[in-house]
Amino acid sequence: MEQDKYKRDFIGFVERLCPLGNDAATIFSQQLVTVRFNKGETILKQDGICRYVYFINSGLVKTWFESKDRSFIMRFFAEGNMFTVLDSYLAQQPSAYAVEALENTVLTRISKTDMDKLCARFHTAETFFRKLISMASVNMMSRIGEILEEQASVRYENFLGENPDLVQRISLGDMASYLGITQVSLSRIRAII
Amino acid sequence: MEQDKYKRDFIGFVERLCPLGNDAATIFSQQLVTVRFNKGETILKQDGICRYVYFINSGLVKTWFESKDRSFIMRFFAEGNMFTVLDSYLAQQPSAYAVEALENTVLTRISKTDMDKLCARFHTAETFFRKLISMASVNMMSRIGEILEEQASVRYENFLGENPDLVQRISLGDMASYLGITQVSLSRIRAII
DNA sequence: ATAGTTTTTTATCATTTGATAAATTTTCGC
DNA sequence: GCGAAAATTTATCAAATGATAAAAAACTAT
Repeated sequence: MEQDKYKRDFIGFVERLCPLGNDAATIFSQQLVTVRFNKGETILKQDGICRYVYFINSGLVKTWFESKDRSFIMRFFAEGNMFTVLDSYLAQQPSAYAVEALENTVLTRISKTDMDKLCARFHTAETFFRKLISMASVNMMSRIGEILEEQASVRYENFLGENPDLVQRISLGDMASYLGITQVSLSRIRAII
Repeated sequence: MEQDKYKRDFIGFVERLCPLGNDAATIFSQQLVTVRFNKGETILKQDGICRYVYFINSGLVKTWFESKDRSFIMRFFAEGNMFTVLDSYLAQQPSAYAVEALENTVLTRISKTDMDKLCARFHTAETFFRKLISMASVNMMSRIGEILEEQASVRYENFLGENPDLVQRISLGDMASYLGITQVSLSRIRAII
């Protein structure tokens, strides 16, 4: 059954970070729910509360926020990865960021309530979660360093080099929002390169 | 004894994130070592391996990196806070960032070896560590958002507003490196405001 | 296929920041 | 306090990016 495969892929991701043990894996798996979003649909509204950790079975999403009349993208997440909106998830408070599907997307998720129970009961679950957040932190560190250090044109080229597969799936406008520049500026950068 | 107070402050920070229980607190405390650095001294060299999690009993440090002929500051950490160089610490690999004391500084630290043992033995220790990293992540998220969204002058004013105490302790040059602009640019911004 | 919509490009001018150099002020050791 | 060194400011010109408008290209629904 499709649903089982989606769950297995979620658990597979978890166990690559930290093997759970049979008990934990079974119980973990029972808490998972698969949901679908069409291209353009909102998965989490700005000011909504993020109640889940998500695994992307297929598709692509962006976490982003609107400010003045421009928008900015924190990160893209494609199939095979996990995401949540960390500050909202941890504190269960309104999120500064929204999440939107950029393609038809299949997500398998676990609720914070269930995740907390798992973490309390199984040390391995907590270890997995710690590693997941660690990965996110390390990513963010290098992003901060890169934004401070490099101009948009260099960051654009770096992104092309590091995510050759993603590039074709992301619009110019979204790419610009991720770089923190306007669509028009990115178009100019492209013309020059 | 001074050393005991330093350890108690470290443990106090930990317990505010996650109460440890008596056993864990005692054993945790036994692994702590206090070290001192003078203003200007290097706590961790770029390409060094970060083997500790540090608590700052007193003083101020910066984590930074050099690139081309400019330098950039990832973060300042003042007394009462904890820090490590996360990617280097987790993977025990050479660090892209250096750590330097901006004032005479007293640090109390625990080695990764001991921390790993504590986390394996006490669930609470791992929970503490997860929360520590979570805090760092949430901080970094808002920093990324702010850098994307705001010009240096706005980020400077925000920093003044959020860290009125720190401002007097940080040089113009370091402040500029934190903002990702040159010293001269920050001086100009100051003149205009 | 066509009309309408959205996305991307091109152009122009304004603002922000960088690079460099020099002047000024502050800090620090003696 | 004095002089050297370091930090900060001021000035000038160049490069990167923003704002706006309009043209061109790509995509969509009928």
